[in-house]
Amino acid sequence: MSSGHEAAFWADEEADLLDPQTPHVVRDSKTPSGPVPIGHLRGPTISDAIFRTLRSRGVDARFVYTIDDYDPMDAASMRLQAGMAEHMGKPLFAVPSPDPTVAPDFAEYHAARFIALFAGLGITPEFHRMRDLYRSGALDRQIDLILRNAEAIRQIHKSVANVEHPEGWLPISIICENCGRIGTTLATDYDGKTVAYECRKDYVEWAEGCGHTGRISPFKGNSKLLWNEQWCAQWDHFGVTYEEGGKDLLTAGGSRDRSNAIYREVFKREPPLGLAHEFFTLGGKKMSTSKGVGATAVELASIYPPDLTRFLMLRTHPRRHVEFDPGGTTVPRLFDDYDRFGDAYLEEPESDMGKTWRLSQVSPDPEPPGFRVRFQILADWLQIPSVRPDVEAEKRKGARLTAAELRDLHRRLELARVWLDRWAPDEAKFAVLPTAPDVSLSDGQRRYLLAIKDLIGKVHDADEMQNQLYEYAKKTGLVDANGKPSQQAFAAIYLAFLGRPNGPKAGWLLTSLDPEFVCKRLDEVGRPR
RNA sequence: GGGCCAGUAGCUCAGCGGUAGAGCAGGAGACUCUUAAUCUCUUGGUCGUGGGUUCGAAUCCCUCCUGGCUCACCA
Repeated sequence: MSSGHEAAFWADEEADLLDPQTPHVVRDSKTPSGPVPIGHLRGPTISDAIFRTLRSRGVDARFVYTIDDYDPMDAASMRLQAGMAEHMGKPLFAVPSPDPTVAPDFAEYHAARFIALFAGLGITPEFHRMRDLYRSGALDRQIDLILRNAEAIRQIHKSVANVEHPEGWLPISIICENCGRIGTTLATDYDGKTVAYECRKDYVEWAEGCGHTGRISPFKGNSKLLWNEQWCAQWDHFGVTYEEGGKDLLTAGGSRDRSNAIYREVFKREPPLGLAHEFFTLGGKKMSTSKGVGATAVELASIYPPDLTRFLMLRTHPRRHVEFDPGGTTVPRLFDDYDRFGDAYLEEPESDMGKTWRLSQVSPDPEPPGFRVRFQILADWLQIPSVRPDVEAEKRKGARLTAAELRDLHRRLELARVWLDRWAPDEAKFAVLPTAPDVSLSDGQRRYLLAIKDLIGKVHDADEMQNQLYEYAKKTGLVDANGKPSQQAFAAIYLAFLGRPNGPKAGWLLTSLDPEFVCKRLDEVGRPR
């Protein structure tokens, strides 16, 4: 439908790069070494969106996700934890689980958590654990190829990234037969069947080797390819054609450049395409859970509805950074935006906004959005005890809510409660003051407050109360030039109870409170000075 | 030093070759009902700078400035 000169939706642009006649494999991966920071959700969500786009075009596509549980434990934060120091440098699958009742080892513990997290967001790729790939020998052919070309690879590291490895270096880590560490070993001398290795005390800063030397086969799980080479091996094994990534990797002279060069040179294949996505920042700073800046993905995803989380990841073009502050008015604005995109989907599903909305849904083939109540309104409702959101929403819609609409309403209410509690600015909150505030009112306003005492305890319906308040304003003479009730009347009520000149619908407010309390307050504030 | 991103109305951003846009905020008004909602109208910008290409540029090219991220160890 687009002529080719028009700017296309980003997911379409990416999909356009791939030949629809051939099968495609979209890949992503993660090292299971800790909780997922919120920003790290962007990659998988983008990959999923592109995967879905390919699928919806009828392209033969797979979405492969590898769990890098053969990586060495190198997290600096872990070293300080009790009992963890001795495990530094070991492969993650060999590090003890933080909670053995949940998962048998460290890697699986964290993997299980992000797999569940992804599933909740509708991201359900084929998961492959590196331990299975290595141990089964699935990558042995690639390992052999890489080891035979070690010298060429060493040269590529040198020319592309200016990284110089020692002569005789092999791009592989052996699991030390003596101490079980993988991050501390240097391998050399591949003879086609075995390699020599040494577990060095000071090979890396973050772990200490045992000094063992030996000779062993690098196959069937005894070793792990180094990062760049492992990347190539997986591309080759799965036939990966598309892999996006963070800009930390996809930068000139960066990791991906090195892997691309190796893949072309050694594997004689064209590396996958893939865009580089920008990061989430908070106050201009990169989010970092270790520095206490930002939130973990599980935390946010447990609070936000999944489609809102996806929307947050997808509404901004991947190449642009997202300034994300979970506090303040972010949530209501995000939800307003989300609803606008939902409306766009109803009007024109093929618009960029419509597509973004569809890709934000957990289901790849979603129902169109139904009746929704604006988030900000729900936050107000929650602060007025007499309002029953289900009933109020039905009044608004003028019909019963469907099951899906009711579910959506309740998810919004849940988030609104959290928002009011944690993030809402004071302007968004109102609370009935426990004691009469010291506010200055006109004589007319005081008379009005005393007059409406008649209604308290007698009128129980909020709408009727609202009408009566209006009538009493007229009776009391609090009218403007046109004979209509002046704002002064209602302002008096808000000032008396909330200490500010505005608030929720006055009828709601007054019928929500204990009549005795209301009368007392009206007396206190309304009595002549 | 290399790479990437951003700089458009008070705020958040969209627009990415054809007479400057939206939402919110601000102002005025309508609905007998303050606030909110809904609707109508409205204020507000020399589109970071300087060049270039073009009949025409916020939009393409180059320079520079500002802010931010990122790589140059490992993964």
